[in-house]
Amino acid sequence: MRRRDPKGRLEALQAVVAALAHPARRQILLTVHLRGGSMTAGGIAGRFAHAWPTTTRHMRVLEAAGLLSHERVGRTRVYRIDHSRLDHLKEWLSWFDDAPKRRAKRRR
Amino acid sequence: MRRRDPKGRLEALQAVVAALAHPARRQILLTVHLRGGSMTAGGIAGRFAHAWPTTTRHMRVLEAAGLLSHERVGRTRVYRIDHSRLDHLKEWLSWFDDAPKRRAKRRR
DNA sequence: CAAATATTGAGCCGATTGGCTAAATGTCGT
DNA sequence: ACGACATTTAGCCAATCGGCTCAATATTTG
Repeated sequence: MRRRDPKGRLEALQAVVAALAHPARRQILLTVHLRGGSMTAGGIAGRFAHAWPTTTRHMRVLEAAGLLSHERVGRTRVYRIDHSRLDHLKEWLSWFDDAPKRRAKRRR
Repeated sequence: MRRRDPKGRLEALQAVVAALAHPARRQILLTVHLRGGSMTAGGIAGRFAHAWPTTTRHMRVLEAAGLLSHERVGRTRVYRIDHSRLDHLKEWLSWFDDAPKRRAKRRR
């Protein structure tokens, strides 16, 4: 029930939501996912209007957030999606699922 | 099944995720929610370390994203949460729920 | 009406973001 | 070893962000 390391979880949530805040990064993630979960850097960059280094940087942000990882294969780098980190966000969102559950704190 | 206005939906998603990208704004939203769904501006601002106008600005961002709305009551303003917009984000996240569903597009 | 209260608006300012181009790095084929 | 290819690193620069302080605007109360 991963309830360990609340500080780390907060940071992870922050990294994830910040990474998703940019449309290009959301699209990168979705593109890789829909194409089977992994793509080369060039395959990704080729699909975007941005200059290649710009897209590379977005990938670095996604990787720093733990949403993407990469592996070198010959002279290409293959990026693989890891959507387990998205659970942090889903978990946060689930606070809003039911009617507000007032906590054990006297109302003022 | 709200499938209308794809452009508007994209913009809404962007506004929502950008609004949630800041920890103070996430906390404002959660605070209002947990306290029953509505609070005065002062009630909110009083709980944060930031200067009051700073928090006010965060509230404006949340309101622009459709996550908060307000109503004037006497000399106070009561903010009310509207978490229906969070569904845009949940919907986007749901792309990643199952194994990648390759679309009707020949693989290369 | 004047003073107190509740809240926002205006505007400054340093830090971060996200685009770009040019150069560096690493690998493959000849 | 050399040249072509795949990708990243470095660094510039304009725009946005998010803090702040100091007004400005309602609204209630005396």
